[in-house]
Amino acid sequence: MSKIIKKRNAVASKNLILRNATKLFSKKGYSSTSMEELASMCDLNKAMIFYYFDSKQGLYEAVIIEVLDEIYKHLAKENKSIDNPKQELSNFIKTFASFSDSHPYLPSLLLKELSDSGAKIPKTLFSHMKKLYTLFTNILKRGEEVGDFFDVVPMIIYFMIMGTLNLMVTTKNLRDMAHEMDGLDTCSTCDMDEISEYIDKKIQKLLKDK
Amino acid sequence: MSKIIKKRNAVASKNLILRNATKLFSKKGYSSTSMEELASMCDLNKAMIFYYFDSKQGLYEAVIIEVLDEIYKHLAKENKSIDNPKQELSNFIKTFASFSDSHPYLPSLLLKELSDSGAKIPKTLFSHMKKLYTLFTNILKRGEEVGDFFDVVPMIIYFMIMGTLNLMVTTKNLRDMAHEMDGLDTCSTCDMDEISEYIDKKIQKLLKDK
Amino acid sequence: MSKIIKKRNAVASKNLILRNATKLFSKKGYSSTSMEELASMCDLNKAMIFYYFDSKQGLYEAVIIEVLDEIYKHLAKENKSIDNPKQELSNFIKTFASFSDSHPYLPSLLLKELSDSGAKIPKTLFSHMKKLYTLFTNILKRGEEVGDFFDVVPMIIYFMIMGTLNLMVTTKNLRDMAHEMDGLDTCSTCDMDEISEYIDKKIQKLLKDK
Amino acid sequence: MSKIIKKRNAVASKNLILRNATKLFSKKGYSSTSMEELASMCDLNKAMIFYYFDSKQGLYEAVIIEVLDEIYKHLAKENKSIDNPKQELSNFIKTFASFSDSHPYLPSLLLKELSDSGAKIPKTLFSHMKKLYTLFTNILKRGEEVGDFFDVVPMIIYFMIMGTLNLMVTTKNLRDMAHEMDGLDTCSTCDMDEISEYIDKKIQKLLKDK
DNA sequence: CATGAATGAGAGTTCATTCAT
DNA sequence: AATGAATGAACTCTCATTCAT
Repeated sequence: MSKIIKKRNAVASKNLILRNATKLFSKKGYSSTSMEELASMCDLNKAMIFYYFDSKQGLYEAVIIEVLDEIYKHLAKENKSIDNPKQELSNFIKTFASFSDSHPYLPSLLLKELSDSGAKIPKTLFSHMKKLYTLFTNILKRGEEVGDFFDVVPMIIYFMIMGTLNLMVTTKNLRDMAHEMDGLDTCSTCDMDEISEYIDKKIQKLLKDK
Repeated sequence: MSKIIKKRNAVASKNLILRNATKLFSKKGYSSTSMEELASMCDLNKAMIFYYFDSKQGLYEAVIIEVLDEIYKHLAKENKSIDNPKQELSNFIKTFASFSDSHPYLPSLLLKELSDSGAKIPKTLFSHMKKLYTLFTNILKRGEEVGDFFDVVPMIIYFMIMGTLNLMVTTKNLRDMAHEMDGLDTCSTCDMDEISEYIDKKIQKLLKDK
Repeated sequence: MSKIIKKRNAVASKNLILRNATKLFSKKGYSSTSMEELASMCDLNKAMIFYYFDSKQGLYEAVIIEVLDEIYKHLAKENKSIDNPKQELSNFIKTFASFSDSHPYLPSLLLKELSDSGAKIPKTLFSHMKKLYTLFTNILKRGEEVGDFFDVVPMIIYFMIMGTLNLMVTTKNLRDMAHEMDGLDTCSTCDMDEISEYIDKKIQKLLKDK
Repeated sequence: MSKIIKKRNAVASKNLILRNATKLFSKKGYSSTSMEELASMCDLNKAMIFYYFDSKQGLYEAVIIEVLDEIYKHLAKENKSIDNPKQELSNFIKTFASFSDSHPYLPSLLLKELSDSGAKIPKTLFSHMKKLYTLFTNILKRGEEVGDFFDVVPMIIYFMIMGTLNLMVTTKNLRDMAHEMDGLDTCSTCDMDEISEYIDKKIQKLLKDK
């Protein structure tokens, strides 16, 4: 009859919720994610979600912000103190790729948010998104200044990298299946290093000279 | 006491539902789309949706297949009877772009489906997706054969095009906002022709020689 | 295994809900009334309440308005075509009393609404309340004009009648109990006719001459 | 890591809860009053409410009893050592009125309790109610004995006074509004003294001679 | 005495789906 | 082919209450 004693540790519980929420939101999207399911994944009472995050929307924003912060930290860490735009761009792509690989749910969450919500993104969230994009545009700008990159439209290049990586990560299962069933060439045996290597090479190429 | 009963033929009603469902699903996503709202958009009774499509899931699949078919038709029409891979690739990109522009909800619906559902995509749907991808790989294959394209990983190139175009379409509002509010360079004044032109140029470049 | 076939009669169902809601709201007050309980009282699905009335608040307003209308109809019917303020006042009191007696929950509902909600009463509801009060003040006004009533503050007289009758109705059980247990004189054997007779006599007296 | 723990004595905390509970219960009613809100009003932890009062219901009863006691003390103080029923009745009305005016939530709480709970009033509460009523009936009884009052039904007279005063207090806002919006004569400028004066005059009148 | 974390039951509400007509 | 009434399960969220510290 010994009941399992609950942790009664605020930080741990809050983090547990945050972590599982990230998984669920990115796997199922906002509205298909149920607070009931999340709670049972955490082995916590439903009410605790609201105790810590007030509302589903509040939890969602917390998740997105955490994701953006985490990605930003990774990228910023790699890119400081180098003064070589080409190298910095490579780093950006590879860091983002390996991050996506180890957190496969995060990038899809991010891009889903970008396309879905149109104009109703909260301000905090918005400013977090901007930081990431600014980090990227600065690399390109410096690249243009030193004559490494040409004919740059940063927004499009940004989405080229993010969009491609995201799709390669999220379609992994589907690509495997398609390969097995129909012998289609879906890059199903490519690992993340190869993929990011390829993307890097190609992006560098398309930015080079006139 | 005679009730007014709308007399319409089956085909018209079914199509009406399909068209409005496409709009709703792509604007709001699967779970946020309500059959109630759809019915009232069609000026039809809720039950009719189930009469024609059995279930929400069934309707959704019908929508996706129709979308894929429509896109395929557009792309196939443009690309037959030309025997110039570079030109064919340009056509593919531009056709897909202009299609996305005039049906802004469709590509996002497609890509959402790709990343979301993982392995549980129904067979019919799966085969429709394959057709589109095969059309694209054939262009690249011929390009390699005649020495126009080099070092091609079709899956990645495919996603580069689709992912970028899709993100540029779906983030339109957000990019406008970010530009107005913070003066960020988000390509907010670019129109679809410029965007697809740029992508085409860059993709062609990255495929050219070693 | 024969299931009870549901009525599928909109008017009947809606009325059933309205009637039971009136009982519950007046017995338990707004917030203690549960839509779950109401539904099972009606032997209907909870969702039907929202199908017919949109929200708990909507149902509540419908109930109040119906109650006010019903009371108004009773009172207005009795009081037309008489041109004798004293008689009209008697009628008002007795009609309201007998109405309260046969619909014991209604007056308490009304008065609860009056005191509870302070300023947030919806407009429709407000105008219904006014109609009733205006009916009453007109009687007093004519009484003053013809020299039947003196020194009239209509609002206070109005509440004297309504408040007393309401309390006598709603405390019936409690008064019976107090009488049985402690022999207290709580007018527990008085029937409604006697009570309204007494109130009428006393109110007439306090309005008579200087 | 030493947590700040508020040190207060038991009596102070208990009283604080009681006082705020009285306000909340009478403003919002039993079920709309939340223990959460009450706790934060008291700047105390929610659990303390249960530490001191066991349950919400227990707290509620404590509140009601305290209210009854307070009213009783006021009324009893005024009415002893006078031997003039008319004067005593005046005192009763005016004391109760001024008490209602300065504690506008209490009478409504009381009357709500009277009508609501029917037969399930706890014994302690019941006996407190009786004390108040007995005080009143004694005044009337002595009045009859000395030939001041005639044709008295104490229960009805009691409710006439309590009901009217309670409604005048609780409808203050509503009456103001109705006056401003529609110019209705709702006694909206009357202050409590005038009101109780009027009620006293009228009650005295209706008790006088045959 | 006091706290904050945790809980279970239930609240109002929505929604896909079915059924009788 | 079409309707509107009806349902059951799920949803987000609230709340009184308890427990470990």
